[in-house]
Amino acid sequence: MTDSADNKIDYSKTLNLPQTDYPMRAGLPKKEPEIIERWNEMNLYKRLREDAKGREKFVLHDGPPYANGNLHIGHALNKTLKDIITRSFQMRGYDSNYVPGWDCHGLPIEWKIEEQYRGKGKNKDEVPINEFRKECRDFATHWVGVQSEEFLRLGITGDFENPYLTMNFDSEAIIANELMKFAKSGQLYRGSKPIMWSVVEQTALAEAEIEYEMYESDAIWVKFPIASQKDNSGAEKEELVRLSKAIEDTDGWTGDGELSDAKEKYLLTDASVVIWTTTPWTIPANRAVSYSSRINYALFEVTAAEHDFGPQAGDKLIFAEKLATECFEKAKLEFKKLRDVSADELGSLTLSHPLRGHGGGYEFDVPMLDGDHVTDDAGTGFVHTAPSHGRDDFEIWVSMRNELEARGIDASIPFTVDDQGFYTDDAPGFGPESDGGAAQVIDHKGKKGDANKRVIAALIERDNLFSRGRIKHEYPHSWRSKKPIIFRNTPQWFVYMDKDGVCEKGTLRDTALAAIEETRFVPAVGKNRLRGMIAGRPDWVLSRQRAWGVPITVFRNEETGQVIPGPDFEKSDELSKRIVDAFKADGADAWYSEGAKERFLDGLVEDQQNWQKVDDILDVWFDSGSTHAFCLEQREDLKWPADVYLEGSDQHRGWFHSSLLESSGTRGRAPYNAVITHGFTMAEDGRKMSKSLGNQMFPQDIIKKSGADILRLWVASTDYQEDQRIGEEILKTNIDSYRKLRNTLRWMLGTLAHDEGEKIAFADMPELERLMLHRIWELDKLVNSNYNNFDFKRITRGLLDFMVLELSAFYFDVRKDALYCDGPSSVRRKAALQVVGILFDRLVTWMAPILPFTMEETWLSRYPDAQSVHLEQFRGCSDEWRDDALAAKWKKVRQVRRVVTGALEIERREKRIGSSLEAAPVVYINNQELSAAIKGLDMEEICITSDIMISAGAVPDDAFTLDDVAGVAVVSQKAKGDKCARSWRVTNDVGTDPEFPEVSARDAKVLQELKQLGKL
RNA sequence: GGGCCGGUAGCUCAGUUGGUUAGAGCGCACGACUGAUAAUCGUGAGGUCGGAGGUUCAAAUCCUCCUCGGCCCA
Repeated sequence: MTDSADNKIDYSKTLNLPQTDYPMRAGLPKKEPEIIERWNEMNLYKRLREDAKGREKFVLHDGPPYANGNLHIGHALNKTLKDIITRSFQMRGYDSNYVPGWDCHGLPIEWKIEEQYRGKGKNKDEVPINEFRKECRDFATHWVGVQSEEFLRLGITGDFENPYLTMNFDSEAIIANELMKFAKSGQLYRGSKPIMWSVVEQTALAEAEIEYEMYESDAIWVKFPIASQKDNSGAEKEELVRLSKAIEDTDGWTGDGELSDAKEKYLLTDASVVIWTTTPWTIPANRAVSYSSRINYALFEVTAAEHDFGPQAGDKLIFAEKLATECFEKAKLEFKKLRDVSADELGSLTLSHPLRGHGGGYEFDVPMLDGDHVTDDAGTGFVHTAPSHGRDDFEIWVSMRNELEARGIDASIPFTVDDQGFYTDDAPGFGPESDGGAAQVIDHKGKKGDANKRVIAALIERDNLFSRGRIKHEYPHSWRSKKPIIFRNTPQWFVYMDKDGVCEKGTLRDTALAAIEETRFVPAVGKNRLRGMIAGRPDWVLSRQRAWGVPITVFRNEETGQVIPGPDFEKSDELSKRIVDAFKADGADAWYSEGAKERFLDGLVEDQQNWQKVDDILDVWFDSGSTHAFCLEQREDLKWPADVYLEGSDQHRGWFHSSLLESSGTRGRAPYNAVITHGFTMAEDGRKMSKSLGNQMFPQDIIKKSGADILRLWVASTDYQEDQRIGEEILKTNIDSYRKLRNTLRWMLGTLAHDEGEKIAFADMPELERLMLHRIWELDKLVNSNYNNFDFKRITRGLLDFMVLELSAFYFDVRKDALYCDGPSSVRRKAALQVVGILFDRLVTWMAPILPFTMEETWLSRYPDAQSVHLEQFRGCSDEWRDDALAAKWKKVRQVRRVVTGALEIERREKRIGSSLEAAPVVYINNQELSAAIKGLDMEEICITSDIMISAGAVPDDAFTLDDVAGVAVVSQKAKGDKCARSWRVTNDVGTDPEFPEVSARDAKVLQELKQLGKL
């Protein structure tokens, strides 16, 4: 810093201008991996755990993603939210450990392996099951590795070296153990339900394995003769009279009005209800006919028939009014309407099975059921209901079970078709014992068997076929064999929802509902959603006829039906212990090993040959519903229950749901204290992302192009509780916000380069600094309460607005003069440096959970010897800083300032000034409050002008005013004097010090000070 | 088709129990500075609060219907 007499001084060298290597442009795609590398080297995760030892635990339990592909934007959102929570709680004084998990069993992985087999011309069924399972395991392992890397690249912190996997041996052992808890407490039972079954492949199929193709089916209209009508005696009589009168009036009926005539014509007991179906083979399984109380029905009479088979003149039939004409025309019949039939009447009917007597069976009553699934769009308005062969049929049947049994009707569901597509003995006249042996629905090549033909023949024989035809329609096929599938009743394992006395609060449903009431939901509507689902759900089906998963580890006695382990088997604990031990050692494969049954049952039962090992596997929802048991409960570094579960709102039906049921059934409460849900990520236009629309965004691309912190900033800026949008424009907005934020931090770093750590007592600080401390105090409340409420957008918005509006545009702008120009002894400068430092520490730590990479870089730039910002805690605030009166006062000061800057803008437009330092306006204040507010303040400093004159005098006509600031008027004037070569302010005291003739008095003093310190 | 949720400037979000002229940041336009410089400061434009009815002295806010979108289910 030298100057010769000849050379002018380079005054910028005498200023404390910002100095920093911290780059303006982040280069995140390159920088972030370097930061990750550093975290790995220092083993940051382990350091975090050590640091937090002994603190109160906060546990966000991870909902496991499925290990079968790269991450999509939804995963990124989900994990980032979790990470922000984990990190913020860690920095707020908790021991906040995060253990990531993966869902590894299940269908999609099985498919992939089968697909590989097909590629090699191999068949799954030819491969030993444990070999197949090994390949599934390897596949899942691969994707756990890939996803793990992708999560780490997103900046997620957690125990990625020891994650939980549903396929870990210990997990499989505990999942089986949980299942056996249900068995032992009597909550597990063997029931049945219709599932989609491929006769060709001999396997059950899931919804996703089905494709719909055109198929020609046999369609039949079938008469169900009315067997009886509930007698309502007096009422019936009145009704008949009313009806006969009504008919007389409208139809020109000329009967004599005798009641007996009316009875003959209008009673329903000699009529039939007609149904339509495209699966004649399901008629032997018929147990009911469904109607809808929203549809209008009527009684019709055949008046003439074209054929001499089928319905004949005089036959009485009931149809939905809207569909009758179509049906009669189809059967070549002429008809007339006799009268309307009410829904109440239909409900009072009991029908005969159309095959009554065939093969000596079908003697049971067929009830009429009111069902929402019935429409009058097609068919007859009545729906043939075979609970063995249709989902709607099954559901209405099961839901009516109690009413049916009260009516003396057997509510059990028959197994009419076996896995080869043949009828069983449950279909009298068509099973193995019948003439010609068992009829077959579909043969092993996927062709129609003789079932339809034989059923139709039997219906004709009993004169209950109304009509027949063929129909081409969409029918479900297996996506592998492309052959048609059937719905068939199959044994399944269930958990009771409503069995009393097996659960904490009586039934599992009540226990789960009570648990929901004890849980906090964010957002609150989640509670209603989950409650509705639990209240309305049927029994929990646990079994899948699959290979890759944890088996349902029970044995069933084929003679007695007893299931072990079970409530009435005294050696249940020993049996389950053997199973759990074996699984811990060898995984669930042990169940499928050679001699497994003997190994587990040896010495526990006497008649081993009667016990069948159940080979169904558990629904994967049971796996993930058990994560709390094998992860939270097992790990020393976690706790049960979790503080928080966080997933997408679809998981009300999924993980929140299964975890609640599993835990309620085994522990009597939910495994979580709070449930947070996020919405789904849409494309920029608010629609779902899809390949075909070309509006997809991939986290990998965003990270590669802009950096993970940009993606994370997007997460922290949206209202994640609703659906969010992402796209190029939205990302650009976030990139812009990031730049502003980064530059503001950069300026602070540059300024703090001159900080020598001198402290000024709070009481000695200028008002402006005290105002900033007050604002920090307020922000501290905002930040902490919103991290506590999981509302990150308020934090992001609050901090960003603060940095833009109050720091960059005001405080920093005002303080530049003091920070750059004041001398080493200046209290004003030292106080400002101190406050900038306080701001820096808080802002950087507050944002560290959101922008872990950038805040790490920023922190280390200021504190090169520090380990990591993530090992820091949020800084506290002194309550001394709070000063509401000061804040209110400065609100007024800034109002006055706005009028001044507004006036200067006019000057600028008129080219009278450029820099605001060229101005020295006169401010007329005729407003008591505002005048009091600015009293004693350096308004030229605050407005960044060279001088300001305050006047209470008469306001000139051409003075500048703002509508919303009453009593303030500004007249601009150019500053008088000379421009100080150092501070650029225009003053009258430039040249006062002959040694430094180009600078103002203040600056000359500083230069003298520097000179004395040898710094000039 | 049913249940639930949502629609406020180009983008992201505020908007108390209904109560002045619906706000902010970014972006955009224009201007200034050239000591935060691919930065910084200032000014300005920009809204049928998804639409239509209704309740009320008063509606972005309450009610009904419609529409668009989402999740779950059928």
